[in-house]
Amino acid sequence: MNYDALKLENQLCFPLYACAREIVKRYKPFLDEIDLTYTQYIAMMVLWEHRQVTSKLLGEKLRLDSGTLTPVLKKLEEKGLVDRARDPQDERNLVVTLTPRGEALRTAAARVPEQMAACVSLEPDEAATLYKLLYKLLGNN
Amino acid sequence: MNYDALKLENQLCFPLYACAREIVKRYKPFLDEIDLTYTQYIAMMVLWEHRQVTSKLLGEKLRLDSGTLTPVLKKLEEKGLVDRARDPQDERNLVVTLTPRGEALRTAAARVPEQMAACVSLEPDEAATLYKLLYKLLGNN
DNA sequence: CTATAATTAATTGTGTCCAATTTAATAAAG
DNA sequence: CTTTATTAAATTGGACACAATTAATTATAG
Repeated sequence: MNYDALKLENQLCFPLYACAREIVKRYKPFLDEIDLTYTQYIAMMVLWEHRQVTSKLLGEKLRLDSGTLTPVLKKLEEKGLVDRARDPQDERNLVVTLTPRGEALRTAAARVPEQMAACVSLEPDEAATLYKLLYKLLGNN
Repeated sequence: MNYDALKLENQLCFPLYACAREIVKRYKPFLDEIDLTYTQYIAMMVLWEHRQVTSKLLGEKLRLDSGTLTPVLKKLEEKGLVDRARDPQDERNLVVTLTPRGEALRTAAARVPEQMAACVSLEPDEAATLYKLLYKLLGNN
């Protein structure tokens, strides 16, 4: 019996898994400067863009469920970066809103993508191809 | 000030991060059948190929440190799939060896890559490109 | 040979992730 | 209007992932 398909080097999943962790690791020194974890950072990204979102919408954008999101949002609230409140129109919904302090962090955060760009050794066209392939993989969920 | 670089949709890191989690999630039903988590599965892959490795080498291959690996290997030992023992030549090293039961699992595991292939909607050439780009990204660590 | 350095696992603490369940609120059906 | 179904967050439990520290062993320098 041929077990080649079971070799680590023949997996597509493994470099994907390793790469994702590697990139998060490369973000860490830059994110440390603004005291955010990677998960907190991508949550803040959505808030910087929209200022206010429901937990449900945030979860859809980040592809994370409440089990992950709830503690992250509580942490961001603790840091004074967001407010958490129920929607009076529908109390099932949690509305997350950027605070002035959260908004203020945006300027410092803007330097992160610049710094990261220097860390990724892909040509622009390679990055574009990678981006497209990843979204194609994600697409059919 | 232009904050476009801070938008989630303009990140390369995010689809990478989301994709990695998505793929692990798609593995789950197949891995459940052989009672392995994803991390346990990739550790077993190395063992199926080499039968015996040090914890250090395994960590290098999987890009995981002892903080992650130690509990995973203890779990695999609990399940009777591997043995854990110190190297008599150098007691700092932990030698992990496949048990007959671990070896026996290989046949069942061989079906996992087949089943997964059907789950990934990329053309062979696209998968090859993705593979190459991911390893290029990983390369310069 | 002995003190110091280096190497390897294990441990500790924090923060995800996710499946499954629970709780609360709203919607829909009868 | 009330019972049932649906929806959304929170909670719980298990398993990573990693930085930092500790402990044990081996190597090296003087």
